Amino acid sequence: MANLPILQFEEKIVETVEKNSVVVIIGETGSGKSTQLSQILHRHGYTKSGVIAITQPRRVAAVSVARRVAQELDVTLGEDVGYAIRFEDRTSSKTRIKYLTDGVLLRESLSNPMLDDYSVIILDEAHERSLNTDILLGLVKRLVRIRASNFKVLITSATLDGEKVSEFFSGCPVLNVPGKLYPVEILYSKERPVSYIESSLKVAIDIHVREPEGDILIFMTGQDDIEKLVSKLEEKVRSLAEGSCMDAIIYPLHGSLPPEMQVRVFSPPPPNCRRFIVATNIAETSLTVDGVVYVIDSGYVKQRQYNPSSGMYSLDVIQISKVQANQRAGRAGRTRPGKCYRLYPLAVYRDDFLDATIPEIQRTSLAGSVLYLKSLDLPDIDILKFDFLDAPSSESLEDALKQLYFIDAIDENGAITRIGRTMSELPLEPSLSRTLIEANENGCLSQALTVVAMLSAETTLLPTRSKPSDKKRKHDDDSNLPNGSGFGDHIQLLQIFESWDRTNYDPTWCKENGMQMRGMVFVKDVRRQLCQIMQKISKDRLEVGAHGRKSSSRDDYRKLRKALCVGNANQIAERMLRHNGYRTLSFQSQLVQVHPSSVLSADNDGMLPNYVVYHELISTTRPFMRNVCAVEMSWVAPIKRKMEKLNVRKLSGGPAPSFKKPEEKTELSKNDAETPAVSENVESRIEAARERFLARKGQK
DNA sequence: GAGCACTGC
Repeated sequence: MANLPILQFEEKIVETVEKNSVVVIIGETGSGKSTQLSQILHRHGYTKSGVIAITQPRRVAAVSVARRVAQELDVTLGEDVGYAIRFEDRTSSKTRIKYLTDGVLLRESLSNPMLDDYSVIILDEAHERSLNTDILLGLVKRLVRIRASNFKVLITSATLDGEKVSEFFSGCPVLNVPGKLYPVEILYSKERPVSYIESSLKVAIDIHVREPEGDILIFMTGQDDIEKLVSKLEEKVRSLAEGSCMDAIIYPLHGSLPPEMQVRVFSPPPPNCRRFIVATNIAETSLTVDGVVYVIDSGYVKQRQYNPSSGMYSLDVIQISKVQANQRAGRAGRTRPGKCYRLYPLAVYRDDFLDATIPEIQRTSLAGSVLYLKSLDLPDIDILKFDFLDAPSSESLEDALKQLYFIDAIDENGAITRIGRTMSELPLEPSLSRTLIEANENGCLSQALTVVAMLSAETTLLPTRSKPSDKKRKHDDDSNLPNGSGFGDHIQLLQIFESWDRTNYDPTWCKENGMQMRGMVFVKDVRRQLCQIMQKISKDRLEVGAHGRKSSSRDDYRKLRKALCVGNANQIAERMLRHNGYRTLSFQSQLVQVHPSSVLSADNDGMLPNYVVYHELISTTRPFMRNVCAVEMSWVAPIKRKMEKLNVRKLSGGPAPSFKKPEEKTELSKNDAETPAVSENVESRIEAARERFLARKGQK
């Protein structure tokens, strides 16, 4: 601890914090900023007037850093030093130093907007620019203005452009603290490889044969490429003459790997053995592998982006930024001097790569964040002019307002409604919180709680990619899982949880049915949390117990589908007349299809329901609706009428010159106009699919 | 008839 670089700057830091409300601290990896900054300020009396809060973008980081600081101060974790993450608050009235995720701090600021328990707020890892950190940056900027001058804010980051943040905070001082990284030699390719899998393979084997010991970390974009490269590496390593070089062991590393497979990279390798770790960007920030000396960087990353005009997400392979490239290279210099092989030329890095990764706030739907900001009732802050470090596009904000309007969270003037206020209490995306509120009025809250919890855990729920022998969750005739009774995926998710619930949460049930235990337990936790919040909100006692209940009835399903229709008013699609393609009602009307993994069933003529709601639009090989539920026309009609009356200009609080498209209204009200142009190709493909479906049905 | 970068309240 004594040799951490940051401690040499202790006096300088304290002196600067004393004189300024906001200080930016740029500290490279290994500087000790996450563990030492709080202790330095504690030593100099900053915990006398309040608690020091340090935010982290990730739960594991909040817990592990808190644990280390408690150790260094020789106190019991949860007393003087504690942490707070979702589902787990390990703090007490004694706590002076509190580590928490930035999401938890945002929740706290809902009930205590001044955050006046805190004498100091440290926003750590701000360079990652998570959505929550970006919103906190705007909020603390305001707090600095309105709270007493002894309130201090520190923004710390590894590579963040210090000048930009300093400018954002009216020219506050920037301190640089050196890190403890060893030098990393950067080697560039002469040109972009045709296949970066082949190219990585060649470079990795070259290193293995020629270079001294040290592990190799290879950055790929996704599971598919990782698996391909792993098997090629295994083959190649086997073919090397025995005794010609040291042994090798090859690990894949990505998010959908079960935890026990992920932690293998933390156990030390056998002696005289080199490890190859083939990873996604999970190894860029979330997981740090010791012993890496060589990094191979493909220069690509897979990133999810949101298109506010179509409401559609896509998962694209894109070029990384300079910041990311340097973060990857830094992974080679943690234990001793290393080398980074970039599979792209210097000119590409210099001229083509963006300086920094596009912040999340510019890549995601903002409905939740805008509702959050509206619920804070900041009299001096106009949402559309909220002070963001990097502002989202006006199109994106406009989209968020429209979404909130259709689900009654804001009125036609853009003011938050009673429903919107209740929604903001719930840690859910707006469509789901709206569904819960409707279900509460509707008499199907228990079912809705389950579905909403299942949906918010969906990605952790799915079984690891099915091998041909594995049972698939959906559309498999021999699967034991319920099928949604024809109504679609939401009902199936409800039935799945109810089945597990009836076994008294038996782990073997999960295994037998191909569900991930970890994901199902998370659903249970989310459900319990939502239950408590709903109990608090409602005055009446709620019927929300799931355990020991009989299965839901068709009548329950009907109520639930109706609540889903209200909550997903933005996400309704209408089937085309002659085939099973759908067009979306809100957003620019577009042709989409039900995702093939859906359990939604067709009628005897092979036709799907006339109206469905969907949880998400995702463009992969084609635009798909994922998680689809059948709804009825009479439920959709009032929503359609509401859409026709939409006036975007009013929503955003009067004429706003930044909005370029006030004509949006006419565009949206054309719902009853002719079907949008569809290329013949798509039409005929859908027609062919329907014929195949009918043929299969006839065979049975 | 297709597909899952990574977080988080």
